[in-house]
Amino acid sequence: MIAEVDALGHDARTARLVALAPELLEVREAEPRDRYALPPLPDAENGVVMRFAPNPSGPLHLGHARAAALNDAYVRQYGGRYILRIEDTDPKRVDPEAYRSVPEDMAWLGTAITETVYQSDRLELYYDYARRLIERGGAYVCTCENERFRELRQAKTACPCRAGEVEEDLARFEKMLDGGYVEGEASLRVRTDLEAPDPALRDFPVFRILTSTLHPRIDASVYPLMNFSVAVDDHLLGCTHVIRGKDHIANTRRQQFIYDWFGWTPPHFRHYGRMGIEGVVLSTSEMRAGIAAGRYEGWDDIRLGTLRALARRGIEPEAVKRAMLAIGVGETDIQFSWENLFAENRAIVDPLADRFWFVPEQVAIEVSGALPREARPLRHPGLPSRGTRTLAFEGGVVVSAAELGGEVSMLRLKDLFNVDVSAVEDRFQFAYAGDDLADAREAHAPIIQWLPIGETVPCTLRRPEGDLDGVCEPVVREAVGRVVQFERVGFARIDSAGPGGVVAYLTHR
RNA sequence: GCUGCUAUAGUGUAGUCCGGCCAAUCAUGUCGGCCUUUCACGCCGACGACUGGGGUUCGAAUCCCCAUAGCAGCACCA
Repeated sequence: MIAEVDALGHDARTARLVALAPELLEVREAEPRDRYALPPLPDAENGVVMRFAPNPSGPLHLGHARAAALNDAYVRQYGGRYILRIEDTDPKRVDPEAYRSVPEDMAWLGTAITETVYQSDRLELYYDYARRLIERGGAYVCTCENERFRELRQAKTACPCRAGEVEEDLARFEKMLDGGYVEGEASLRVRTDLEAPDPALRDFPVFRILTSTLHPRIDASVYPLMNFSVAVDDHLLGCTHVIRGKDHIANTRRQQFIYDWFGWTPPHFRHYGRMGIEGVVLSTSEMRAGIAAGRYEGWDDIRLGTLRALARRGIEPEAVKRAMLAIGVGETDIQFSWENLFAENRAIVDPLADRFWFVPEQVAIEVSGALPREARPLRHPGLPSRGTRTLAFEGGVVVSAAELGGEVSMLRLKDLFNVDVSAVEDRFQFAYAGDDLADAREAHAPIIQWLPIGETVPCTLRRPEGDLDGVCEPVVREAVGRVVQFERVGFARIDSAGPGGVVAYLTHR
């Protein structure tokens, strides 16, 4: 009997059920899923407090954008506060420039930041909570050699410093603050669980002494490590949910010890998987090295994955956010594909971009048998109200060398007329061949962009794979800063226009 | 090595918690067609995946075990 039912297809089963017992049939709604929807957050009905907490070591890149966009989307969805927290407690990894560039990049991305916090402003606060932690027996000052401590930790053995009295540890911590120890001589450690299966959790450090590198904003020599400052700040700032990469999973477990010592309730954590990006380095230090070595022009070099590089290419911030939301918060490691970002961007930019003609590697050709006339191509074929531009043909045109050669015997100069193509020696000639578009279609003549001789400006189209030189319409000079579409070539952002001509960056096809 | 996490088409993603409506969703990509004075946009169609092996069950992408692969952490970085 069951086997018989199994053998039926879904439709047949439904039909039988309707015939036998229609009241049992429930139709499940098949709502088309929003591609950008994120899974619901627990305990979020009354709003959330979330944060984006970058280390100010350089401009933001696509990896940061994922964290920034995901947290942003949740704050928008549930309402609440969105804190930008600058985590500058390691002076070795602070680039003073980043205090300006990070907020700039966030502004470009368009996130709903409600407040900005600098951890370097909060050192006294961290010292204060360190004292409280020591008073609760949750931390001790350790003066063991690094190497020695590692061995002990591996053997699940307490180091000698661990047995100290609270008063003594309190005094030793003050000694740290007063400069009584040199760099590396002493650190504050949390009492965790020496039996913890993961050695990373055993009595990890939370404060260190650092005098060899000066902090660009403050005068300090004792710094909290991120697990301490992050836990204290997340608690004090009232963070309810934390979305971060899974490289922080071990940190979450470490921070749990701090929450436990203080008796605080931790926020809800969620860790997404690692994201690789085809063809680019996302490491700030590698990018910095490449710029220093002259391999890249700067932080906005289009071969880089920084937000400013994307902006320079003509990628819209909204496209970046959509691409990140489409990826979501999965724990699987992924390979980010430019194709997906480009598709999001194309959808945004296509209705906005005016169409212009760019003729790469132009050759000038005389056209015989044609009278002067004007072509008036539309600025946007889907939106005729945008108007036209005017190109005056007076007997000669430039076209792309790539269009010629081979079997081509007829071409349609777009919005002008047809020409027959002939070659004498290695020189091409065009001869007027009628206005009728149908003729060109019938002959399978390619419809190509062209420009009148003399009515062009030099144009360099910069692409990750190399520059493409040619000429474009003079009016393109008025589009600096905007994304246009060079017909049959691709979308491009007009970067500059000077006496030397136009420089454009290819956005994508 | 130790401690964890993950595994669905080329890429991203839904479904996995609560096994049957999954001959597996959507997007992107590729190919073909239509539209079009762009190789864009739009429309139509095709292609393409449950890591492998056992087990439980009438029935497994979904539950269990093993294997494999990838990733993360084991810093006085974030």
